Amino acid sequence: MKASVKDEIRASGKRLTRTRKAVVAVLESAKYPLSPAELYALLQRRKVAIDPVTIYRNLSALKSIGLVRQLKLHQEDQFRYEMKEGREHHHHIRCKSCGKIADLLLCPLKKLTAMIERETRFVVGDHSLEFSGWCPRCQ
Amino acid sequence: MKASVKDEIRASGKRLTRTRKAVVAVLESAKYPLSPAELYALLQRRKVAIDPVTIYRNLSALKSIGLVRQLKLHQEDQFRYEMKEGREHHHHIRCKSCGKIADLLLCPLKKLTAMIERETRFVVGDHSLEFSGWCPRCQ
DNA sequence: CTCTATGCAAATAATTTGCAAGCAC
DNA sequence: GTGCTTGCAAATTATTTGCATAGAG
Repeated sequence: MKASVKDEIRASGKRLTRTRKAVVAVLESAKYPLSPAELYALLQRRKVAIDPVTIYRNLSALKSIGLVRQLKLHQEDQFRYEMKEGREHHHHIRCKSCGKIADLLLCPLKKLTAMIERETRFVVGDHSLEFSGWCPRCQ
Repeated sequence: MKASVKDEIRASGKRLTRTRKAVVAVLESAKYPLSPAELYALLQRRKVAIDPVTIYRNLSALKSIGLVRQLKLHQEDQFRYEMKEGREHHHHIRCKSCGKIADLLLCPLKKLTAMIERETRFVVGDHSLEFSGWCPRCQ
């Protein structure tokens, strides 16, 4: 668990508990955004005793501090979470066959915001962009 | 309810029932994609006796025929449905404050697919793109 | 009359909440 | 010690399934 993360948790007034450290450690080592259920499975594998409810509460706490990003992938019925830590704004693509998730490096939408604001008269705050398809193995 | 829709339902072997016609009628008159719960409320208002379960089953049937599109908006925890009927591929923006949903006219991503396929080696099948922000009234 | 569709009850699945006990600081 | 955290049970919300009956073609 990175020192900067430790500091931010302390600075927020939240506590550095056994379970919270474990949740952060797993998120930090993940290569793609994890669902609460996946987190639970990975924690079990690491022999960390934790209740699923505690995972939800820790994710919610970490999200409220701004350490973690919550996202919902294309047509999935669950949330996923990833550390914000050093990661730029980005999007994902998910394999329809095996579920593999990969990052996209670029976000093509920055230039688009002005156009959408003109078109809809909304003020754009946020966007989600997720692709699905077939990964190299499943093609 | 449009005649073409009626024909497609019949052609699929599904039956034109009282509830199914009502569900289609409400979807056709909707200005934005509806959730099952919203559909239920609108049907109540029209004095249509229907069980929520029947709404789910009709939406699923209509989706399987290809008459209806199922989508999930940015960070929402429920599905929404809209008639495909004559509608081109498009996306939505949703107000963070009042929940208002508006259509976007364009899809900026067609040109992007090739780039993403090169980058990730996935074959892109589908994408979702949803914006959220603040609508004119809520600004 | 046959087979799909519906209503009601009950099952799932993801997530949230209440409360008493545990632990960080 | 004080108050944030946790675990366990139970509630919620969205959605699905089983089954007997109703209704479309």
